Amino acid sequence: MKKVATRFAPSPTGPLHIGGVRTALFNWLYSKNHNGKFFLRIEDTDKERSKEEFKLQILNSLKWIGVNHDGEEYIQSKNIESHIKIVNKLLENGNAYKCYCSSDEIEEQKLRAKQKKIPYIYNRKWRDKSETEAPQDIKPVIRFKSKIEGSTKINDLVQGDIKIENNTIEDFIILRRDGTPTYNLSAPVDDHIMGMTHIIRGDDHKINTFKQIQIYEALRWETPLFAHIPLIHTLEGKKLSKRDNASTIDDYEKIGIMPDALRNYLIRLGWSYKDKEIFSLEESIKYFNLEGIGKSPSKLDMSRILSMNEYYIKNKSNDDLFQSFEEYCKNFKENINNEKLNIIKKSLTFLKNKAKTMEDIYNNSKFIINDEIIIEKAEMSLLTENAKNIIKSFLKKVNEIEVFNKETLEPIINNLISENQTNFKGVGQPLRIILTGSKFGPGIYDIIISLGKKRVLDRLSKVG
RNA sequence: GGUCCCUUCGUCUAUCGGUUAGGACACAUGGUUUUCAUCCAUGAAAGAGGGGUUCGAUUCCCCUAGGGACCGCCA
Repeated sequence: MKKVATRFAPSPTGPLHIGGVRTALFNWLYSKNHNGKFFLRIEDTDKERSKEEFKLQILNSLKWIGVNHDGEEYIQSKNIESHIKIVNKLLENGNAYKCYCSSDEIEEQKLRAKQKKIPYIYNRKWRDKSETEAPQDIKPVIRFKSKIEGSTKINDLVQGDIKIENNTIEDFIILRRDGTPTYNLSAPVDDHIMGMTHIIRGDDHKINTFKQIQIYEALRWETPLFAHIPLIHTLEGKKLSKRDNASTIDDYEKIGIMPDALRNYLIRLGWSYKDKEIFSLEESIKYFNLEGIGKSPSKLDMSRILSMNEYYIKNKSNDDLFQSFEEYCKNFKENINNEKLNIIKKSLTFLKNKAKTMEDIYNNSKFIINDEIIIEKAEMSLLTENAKNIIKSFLKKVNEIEVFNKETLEPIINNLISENQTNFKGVGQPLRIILTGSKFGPGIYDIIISLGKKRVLDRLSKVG
């Protein structure tokens, strides 16, 4: 049996969204599962709209989530000449023909079909006409001579058998008036040249498949196997488009979603393996298969992404997490000096406790990062005279100890509680507000210990 | 309008004719906790509708409804 080879073939006409990333991931996983190869092909034949920045964005997105392709990326535009050769061959063999219809003529037919509410299909006017009848002033396009009789069935690895009447497939254009090949010609040609065994792509390509397999057959090439996966929908139930916000990798990266978490989320979106929810990278490769892919489209669920990310944050080692955090702050927040980074590193266990994203950890760390603590009105009003007095006694007592840890701090706080006939909140809340500016946050001992004596004294003494 | 596809809790899904229809996220309640969280426990929550086939259908078939994709000299 042939070694499995898959590919992901995005066009750089817009940023790659999360649905495309999932398609790439499925292709990659499938090839890895079969010990095969995975390739990347940039379909940049639309010169008008293809942009280098989009290509870079695509490359970065795939790299970020760990979908690495074998070999160099294949640039489709570099291969146009060989595509044209194939078109000529098709022409010579009688599988294609020149169509001299003007654009206006075609447009008019489409319009008329629309008015009559009948489906438009090219009328095959030039299919059997002889060249001698060709008008001199019109450059022809080349159309593929599509089958008219009978029906075609494909055995889709995800969708099962799909049958279609051949006469619903029109004589599609394979070479434009400007002499460049179209997608439905270039894609199968490249897939053949690249030796693809499995084409795994969005099910928006389903109908194209019936065009493309005719190309394979005309050329007597072996057809690859097809698997059309359902598209990801927005919460509104529509196809994810390039214009939907919060749908590119960059958007997730910006709020501090981690690659592993998104990979895990994406693999379980429209695919399942029993009841298993968490898949390590190795497990993803080990268990991924086409049978587990559902046939219905699934919706993107942000709360699920968040909770998956939370899981990965909690289950990563502190060292790894810290490394990711440092990187994240550098790229999306600010450069934090080493002294503060060290404090954060030591405090990660409690800083990550209530975090769903890297951004949450950053926000939780603000009392360490910021030198000036800003106390809002609402919190300020909780600092009563009584509370301030408690703080003053705390300041005095804490000034006398050198080592800050739970053993040294606990007696002080307990004393204050009984001296002032209050509860823990009576002492803890003002302390927390002054030290962090917030009513909420990590445990008060954690805060004090992580800040250290100097910072604690500084902040507390500022409160009159 | 034509062609093709889809339909289990709000969401992602399990079930490959016989289950009290299971899990996860989200949600609600309770408990632990020095606040918020975490954590733990509990709860509410689903087979679109109608016909068949069958001793028995969520599962197989048909119809209806709803949803989606495609219908470019874009990919």
